[in-house]
Amino acid sequence: MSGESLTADARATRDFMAFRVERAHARITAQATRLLARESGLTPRQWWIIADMMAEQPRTATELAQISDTDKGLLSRNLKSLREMGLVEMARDEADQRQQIISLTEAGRRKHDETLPLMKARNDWLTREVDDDELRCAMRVLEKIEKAAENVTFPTGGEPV
Amino acid sequence: MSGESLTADARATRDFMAFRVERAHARITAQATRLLARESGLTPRQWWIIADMMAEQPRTATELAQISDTDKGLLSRNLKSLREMGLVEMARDEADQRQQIISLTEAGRRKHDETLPLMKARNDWLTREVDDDELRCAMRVLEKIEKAAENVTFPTGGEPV
DNA sequence: CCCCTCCCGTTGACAGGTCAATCGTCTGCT
DNA sequence: AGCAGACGATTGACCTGTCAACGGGAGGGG
Repeated sequence: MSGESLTADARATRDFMAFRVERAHARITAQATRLLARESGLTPRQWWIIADMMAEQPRTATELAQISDTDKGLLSRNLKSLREMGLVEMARDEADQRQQIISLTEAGRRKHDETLPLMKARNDWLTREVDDDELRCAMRVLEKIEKAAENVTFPTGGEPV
Repeated sequence: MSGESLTADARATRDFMAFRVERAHARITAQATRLLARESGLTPRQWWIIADMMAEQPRTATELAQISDTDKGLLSRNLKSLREMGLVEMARDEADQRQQIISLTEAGRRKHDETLPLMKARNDWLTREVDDDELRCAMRVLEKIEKAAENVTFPTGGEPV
């Protein structure tokens, strides 16, 4: 409880997962931003959106928002950019005129095919000194932490945060 | 190279570290924001700044910026808020009038002492299903990835990103 | 002694992200 | 049929973080 032990406590805050994850995130995103800007003119978010459309072929913006874990407002603006770049098409659904059927254009698919190897290479680079066991372990841990961060009831507080 | 295999490729993008880290980061920060806002009126950044000042006792803003890995502009604004809250003091250095000697006030130290247990509890909560070996492993991996993301030369590109 | 350069902290401009309000459309109920 | 409520997408307001420019001060070389 004295000054000494508190300092030691504080020092340990560096080992908080939140700290590590935040720093890793900042560096990773910054690197991806530079790389993608140079090689494809996309932002990381735009790249992920395209990748998710390739992978899951979502029909509507709402579906895509869930899949890509993107705020619907943010997604809307990004889809607008992607449409202006000619990478994405949208068409009103005849059956339900509220929703827009979204799809990649041929150019969009080509862009993805061009940049995927690059992003794969980068991913490999990021983990080049991490062996498979470690990687699996880290993935597992991140998943657990993600889940734990979603909705929490503390022993201390009592109410969800 | 056909449509089939590309889809499979794309599916694997979910396993990119970048994706996992970004999602974990978003959830963790959102939770911390809610928790700290409710319990202490601080933002996560402000909390980390205080924690770093407790741990490392930096003398100047520049030192603190390096330690806490915070942009100096962002730090400047946050220090302003913290000063207005009465948690941080700044005084011109007599020897070098460019720099400001920064320090926590008594209230600042108290705020830290009050919130540290909470943040510790949250950290424990986040990792409650992660055993020690896994945790160490994840920390190691994150560290490697952080380093790899700092400055990169790709086999493909050649130039630093 | 003066000037050129560098450093510190602040500020401005902007991109990216979150949340809430809105507008048009659909659906279920009476 | 008509209306209330829910839903899809867009838009606006706001906040955080990044980068670049600035202004005052320090320091070294001519």
